[in-house]
Amino acid sequence: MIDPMMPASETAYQKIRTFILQGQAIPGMQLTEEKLSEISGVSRTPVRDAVRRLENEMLVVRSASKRLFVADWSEGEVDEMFTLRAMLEAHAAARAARRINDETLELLRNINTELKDAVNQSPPDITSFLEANRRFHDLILECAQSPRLSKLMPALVEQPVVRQTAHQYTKIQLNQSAVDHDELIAAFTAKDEDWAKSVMTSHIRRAFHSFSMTAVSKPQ
Amino acid sequence: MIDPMMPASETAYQKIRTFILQGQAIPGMQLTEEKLSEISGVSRTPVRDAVRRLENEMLVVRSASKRLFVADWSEGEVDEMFTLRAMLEAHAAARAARRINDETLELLRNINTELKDAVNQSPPDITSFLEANRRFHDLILECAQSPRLSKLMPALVEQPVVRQTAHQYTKIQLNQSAVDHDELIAAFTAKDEDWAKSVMTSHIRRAFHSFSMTAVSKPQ
DNA sequence: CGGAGCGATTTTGTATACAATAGAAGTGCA
DNA sequence: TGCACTTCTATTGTATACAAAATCGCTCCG
Repeated sequence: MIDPMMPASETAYQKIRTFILQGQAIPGMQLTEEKLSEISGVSRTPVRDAVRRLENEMLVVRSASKRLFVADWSEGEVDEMFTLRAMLEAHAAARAARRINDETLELLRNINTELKDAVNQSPPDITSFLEANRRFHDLILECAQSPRLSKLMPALVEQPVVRQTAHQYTKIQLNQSAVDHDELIAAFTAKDEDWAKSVMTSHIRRAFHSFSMTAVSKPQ
Repeated sequence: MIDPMMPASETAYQKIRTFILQGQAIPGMQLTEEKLSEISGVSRTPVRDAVRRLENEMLVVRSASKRLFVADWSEGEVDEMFTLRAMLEAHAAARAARRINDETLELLRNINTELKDAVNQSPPDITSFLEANRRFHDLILECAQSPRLSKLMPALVEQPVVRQTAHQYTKIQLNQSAVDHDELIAAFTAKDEDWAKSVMTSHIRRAFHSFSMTAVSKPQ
């Protein structure tokens, strides 16, 4: 699954990212370059490259004195993340509606079938669900053909706390995602930009409220 | 003006950025790390840090084989940049309207006075105009209090071609910016989010069309 | 000619040593 | 005790040497 000849900086990026996303890192905890270099098995130089990328995704933050910490977002900041993501993904959906072709439509349908399969396991297979969901949204982004948008989006997805909350979603909540995706596909098939945009906005905002209802309040 | 004790990576960032923004770099031309290290007078290590930042601002791009080039944006990509910027700055303006205080309002008025002074020189002082404009928008962004938004915006401003086109704007076009800013200040004073959002959207889109009308078509 | 292969050159990637700086922990004095 | 000052330590920043990879240009064969 992982290319053994991957550059060290890429290895570091993926290992550190996984380390944070899977919740092995406590929000607010300090990350030294040396520690990260141990985790990823490469020297500090490629680690620093990886950290720059993670800083841009805001998974790690820097103190005034340049020390590194695992990001810890307030409720308000998670809200803002969803709001921005809704704006930009809706825009991406509108662009994609104009540009989509039959081949891509077919791919979207297949991915959503996989997503439904994951939901219909007992219990639902959350990891596969998240994976299919990511591929669905990535494909739309690619189809939007906007390099700039593609550059911005990574900073708006994959909050650890959001991923973890997904494990507590009910089958009904998970299934609503599949239904949203089906309607998106319908909008794409009709090449209706406004429809696609509206559905995507609703989709993200519904996800946000599912998250808000499910997530436990964090201590101060 | 420049802190002599600035870290080397920051020096490199500023020097390379200026090199590109002032049009000394031809779009599409290759930039080797060694060349950049000569330009900025530091070793390749901090240059690589600086390049990562510039890559995120999309002022430089990487080929498939990791070689660096000065970014060269198609007309469609400049359109998209303005569209995204309009969306995000409008959102920032709405947030700022909710959060603004008298002190910040006063600062905005002062900056806009400086901007008007620059416009009313004969000929207009474009450098001062751009500088005041940047500070005006930066202050709104800061007032929006959204770290994520602040992280995204740098990728959407300061296209070299846009800066250069500004030198050909008429006094009427330049003055319209000052008028827009006055209306933004009025919206902020009223703490009217929707008003602020609309004015900002119009402001950015007007700037886009001024740019489109003025910019000369580039050869293929 | 054309283009396949190969060697030389350019360019990026990585490790490591050392420098600079920030933070922590004492130490001594009022 | 409180708190300035001063080591000492932890951490990031920078330069440099070398490794790996990509590109260029040459030669040779068809």
